[in-house]
Amino acid sequence: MININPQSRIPIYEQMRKSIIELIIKGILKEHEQLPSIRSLAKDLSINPNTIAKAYQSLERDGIIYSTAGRGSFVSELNKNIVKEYVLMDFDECVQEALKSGITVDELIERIKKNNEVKT
Amino acid sequence: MININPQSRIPIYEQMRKSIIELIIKGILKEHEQLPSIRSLAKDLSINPNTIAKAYQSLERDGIIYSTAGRGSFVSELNKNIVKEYVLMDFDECVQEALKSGITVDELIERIKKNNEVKT
Amino acid sequence: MININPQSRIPIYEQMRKSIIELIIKGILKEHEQLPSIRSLAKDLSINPNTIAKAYQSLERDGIIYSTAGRGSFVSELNKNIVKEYVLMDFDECVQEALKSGITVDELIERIKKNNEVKT
Amino acid sequence: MININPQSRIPIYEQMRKSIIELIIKGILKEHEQLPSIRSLAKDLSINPNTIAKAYQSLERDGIIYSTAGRGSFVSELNKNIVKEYVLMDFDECVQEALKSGITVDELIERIKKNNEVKT
DNA sequence: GTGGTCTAGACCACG
DNA sequence: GTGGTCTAGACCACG
Repeated sequence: MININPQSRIPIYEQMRKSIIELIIKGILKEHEQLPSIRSLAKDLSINPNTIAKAYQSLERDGIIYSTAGRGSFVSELNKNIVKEYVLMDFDECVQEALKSGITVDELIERIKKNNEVKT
Repeated sequence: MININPQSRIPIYEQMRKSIIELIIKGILKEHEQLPSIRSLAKDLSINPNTIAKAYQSLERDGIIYSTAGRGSFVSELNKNIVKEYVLMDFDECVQEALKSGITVDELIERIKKNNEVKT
Repeated sequence: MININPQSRIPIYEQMRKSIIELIIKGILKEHEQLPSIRSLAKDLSINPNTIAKAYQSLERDGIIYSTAGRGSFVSELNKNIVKEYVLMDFDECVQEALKSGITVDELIERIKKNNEVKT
Repeated sequence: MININPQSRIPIYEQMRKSIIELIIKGILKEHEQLPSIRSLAKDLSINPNTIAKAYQSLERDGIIYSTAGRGSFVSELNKNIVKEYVLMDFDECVQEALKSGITVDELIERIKKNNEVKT
């Protein structure tokens, strides 16, 4: 479920964060559902536990999950729209960047449609 | 013209690259027009000359500018659409990222329109 | 009566301790009154009995409650001011922390008044 | 300037964070002033660089400082009141805790005054 | 030189 | 068992 590409220039902990947000938005991870423990996930993905912890802590800071020593990590009771907002914040930056370069709204919309056809 | 924010976490050479591409797309920098020399730009922006050189090299690698030893750097004779393509490649990544998270095409289009209203 | 928030990052045994102290200060738990047994409380709150035991032991260590093997745990015959002192010790730390940061006494008093209006 | 007590139960990176905030509120660290580099501070305090980095990153996340690889870490251009707010947020929690326990506003104010006399 | 990421491994408190 | 902190040390990109 959680897909990591260790070759990518995107830090592993960022990839994990995004992957988990994705699972929550899609409803695959539900409210109060327990996430795999840091250690077990570390073993499964052959990634250092500290790296997983970093991803979990980043999600906790944003209120997307909550963790307590002795119990584990769980999905927060969040409106999905709020979680989406985190993804869309990144998207906004890209849009601003493109608009600043003199690319028109229509060109961007066109581009989204193309991307949707060839989804990776 | 070339706007650099030293507080940003985006590398300076990356900001320079984007800024120059922007000027070309908007037609402010025209074909065969000479870019400021590395040294003068370094002085003007109080930025390390190596950083400027890195930005110029990156643009040259992509054929967006060309340099001749002893004469300077110049804007290439490029179709603007090709230059735009470099900006849109970044945009595509953002779109893919959002679609992967289960965000719909309509939500993204909506978002572009909102961004266009509040352009930064 | 005893309120536990499993999502909080404050350890459960700590929350229990505070909750019981609160009940004593408010006079809801009276001197020599029996506390619920560890087992029954564990069942009611679905909390690990060891965690409850830890909270009770902490209170016993401070003389706030006393336990007799086979009979149970009871509220001590304590001056309420002494119990309050335990809460105020925590408060003192916060005050010292704030004063050290160059925040003035007046600012803190102001802040207390605001907090009192919007009590959580 | 930055005081760390390795014995304390408060994590080192938290102590550092508080210490730096304190220096900013007091005006000892000024806007855009450069903080000591992670490595040099690590050597000075004989603390692991990772721990310092954690403190700096926490401050950066809150916009109190900004860091860029290759340049260093600097105090942000922040209204001091906003920085104070971070300290006062902790204070608020303490106040709420005390009020919940049935301690009165007057008792708390009295307490602040006592603390101010015996400042640690 | 600077900060950022990651691993390996230890130790701790909590449940 | 769980997560949180810390050290030691490597490697990377940026300036």
